[in-house]
Amino acid sequence: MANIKDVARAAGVSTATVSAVLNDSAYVSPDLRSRVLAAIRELNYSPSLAARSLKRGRSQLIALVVADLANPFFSRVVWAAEAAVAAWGYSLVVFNSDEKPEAEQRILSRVRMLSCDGILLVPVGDTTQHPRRESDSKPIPTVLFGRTVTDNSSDSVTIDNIAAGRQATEYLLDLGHKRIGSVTGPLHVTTGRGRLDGMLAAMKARGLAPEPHHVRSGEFREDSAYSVARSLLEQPDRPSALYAASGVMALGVMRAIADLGLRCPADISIASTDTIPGIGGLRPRLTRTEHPLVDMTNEAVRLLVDRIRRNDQTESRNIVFQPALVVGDSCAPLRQESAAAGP
Amino acid sequence: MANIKDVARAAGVSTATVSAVLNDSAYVSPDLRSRVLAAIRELNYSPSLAARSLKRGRSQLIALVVADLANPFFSRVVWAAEAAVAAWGYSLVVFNSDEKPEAEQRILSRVRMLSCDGILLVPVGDTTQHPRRESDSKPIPTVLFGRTVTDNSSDSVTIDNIAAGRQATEYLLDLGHKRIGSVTGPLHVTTGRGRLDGMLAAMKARGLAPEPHHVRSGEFREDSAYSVARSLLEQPDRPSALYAASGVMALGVMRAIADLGLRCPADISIASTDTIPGIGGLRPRLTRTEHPLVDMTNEAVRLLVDRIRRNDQTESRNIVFQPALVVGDSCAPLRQESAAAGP
DNA sequence: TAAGGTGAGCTAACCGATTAGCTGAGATAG
DNA sequence: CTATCTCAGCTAATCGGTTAGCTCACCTTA
Repeated sequence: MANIKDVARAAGVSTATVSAVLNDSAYVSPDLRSRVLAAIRELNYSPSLAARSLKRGRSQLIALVVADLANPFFSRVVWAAEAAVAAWGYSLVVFNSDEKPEAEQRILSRVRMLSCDGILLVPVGDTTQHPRRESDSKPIPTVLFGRTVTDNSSDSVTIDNIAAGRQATEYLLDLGHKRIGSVTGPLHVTTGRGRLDGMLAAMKARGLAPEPHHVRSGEFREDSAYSVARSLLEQPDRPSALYAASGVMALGVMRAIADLGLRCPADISIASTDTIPGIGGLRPRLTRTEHPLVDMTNEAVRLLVDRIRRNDQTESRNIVFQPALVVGDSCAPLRQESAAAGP
Repeated sequence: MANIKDVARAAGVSTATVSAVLNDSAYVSPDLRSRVLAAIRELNYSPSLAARSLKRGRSQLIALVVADLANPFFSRVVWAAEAAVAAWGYSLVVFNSDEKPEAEQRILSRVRMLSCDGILLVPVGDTTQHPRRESDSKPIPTVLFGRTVTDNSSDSVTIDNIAAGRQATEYLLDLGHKRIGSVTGPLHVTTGRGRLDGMLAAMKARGLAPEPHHVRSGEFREDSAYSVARSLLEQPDRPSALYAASGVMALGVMRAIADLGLRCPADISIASTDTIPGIGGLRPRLTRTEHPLVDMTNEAVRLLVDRIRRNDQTESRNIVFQPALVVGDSCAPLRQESAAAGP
């Protein structure tokens, strides 16, 4: 593989001149410039980012560390982040901590070795010893995405989880439901906790509260939601509506309903926060709150690149996006209890 | 940030000894070894992969270049590839060519600059000028995934697309369908072409052929499949069954059916190749052929790492996986045409 | 004409690892 | 006692770029 010296020799110039042409970092006469460009093409030369980043101290790499790559929500984050990062001239290195704090630690030290210029982090949860660089040296610029941690000193981009839980629940309440249950995410994660809090707040505002055994939490996974929903619904006094805390959880709840021979929304209504894209042709269509995922990702990358470029240690910025309710047909008005017909 | 010299100084040894401890590349006495390890911990030292890869000529990076990151199928590939690659000690850099040949070229040259050790490539299609390193230097080890290109000299891991199209179509034929249509992918892509060929072969084997205007191709996207399916179904002589060439396309077809006020499978049956995971709770459940995606990805990474390690230029290996039919309830037996009742 | 200024392009140090080759102490053998 | 061998550990070159600082030809200006 040709290197900068080969190019310099072929063009009859110094390596400094080649470098100047490559980076537009100094004036080079048209004659030399074109000789250099010709030599580059001739030798099929491409500069080594390893050498460049060793010297410059930055790698043009951004790490995306996600808590669960199998979750389609985070898959979309990968998609959006790749595009955003590429637009700024960076490349995206993707990691999956799989909701495991130890894995997250391993990944963060790997990210450090790679000397990534920045980190987009969906933290595992509050059990995490946060990416606090133990020692003196200043930490790698980091933006928390989707979730935060309590001792947060990093930038973050999240949604208003409480509003998400509240909006979905209020929709159910407006349909007349009173016995509402919830299949929530893990409560040590802000998205799990916040959405449940929003759900509870919405009920409380109407003087209601869910039966304790109608509120169950599981992992943010389809199979976990399935078994939680199933055991919840197998009890005799099942709720008339359920709030599912995420898109994949809603799918698990749906499968549990189907497997129990129940119908949605006839027997039970479902509202959720988030969904899986593209399933609008299947029935029922979920009623859910949605996140502006692309905007959120773009904003996160913008914050990150901004902090990389001017590494001033300004106060951390925490951007909160609002969810929006999208009505499908997974919810029905509460059926009148037994015979409550007219006169 | 501490470097190897700082560690050497702190431990009172040479950098060569520190390097030997780091890489277990030479015997170091227990005394010195522990002093080195203590210094490393003390200084919170982590070796620079940039320097290491400059010297060693390999970066421990593997590039995953995908034709459409928005497609949930490739999202799952990202998930599986990240895990496989990490298990071999590599990190995964993800790129999206978005089905654009120019973008693919840009990405491949970027991959070269990053001196990635290997490439997992889902090529855009046969329009691509393949990653043929124009010049002398030997090419970066590459494994084609899912799709191949005609002048293929790389390793590849694919499914038997013809079998996939055939199996799904045979299922429809066995249910008595004769007027079968197809919403296929782009025909310059092997997955699009092959699946259609399989569909046609299955029909031909029974002495049938689809109406030409019942076979339409679109992009591997939900919206594209939606509009293709919609215009196909709006014609008066619509088919009684459709084969959809991918998971997202099947979803688009479903949405078209729903929007046209038709019912699946009552009015029209759907079989597809591939699906979206987790939607088993929604109706109808797709009848489809499935790929052993995780096995395929593991195999692809294994091939790639193997070629990286021992860079012998053995013949290229092309591994083909077989699809498997999974029956849902999106297909019904053909209703008897008009009145064909008993005596 | 001499002093000073300008600027294109070059030389060489440097980034932080790895590693070939060297050193020198201690063991072994004759 | 000396020659030889062994091997832990060191020195210094090297990977391929970037860039501070220098050189030197040419242009102004007094």
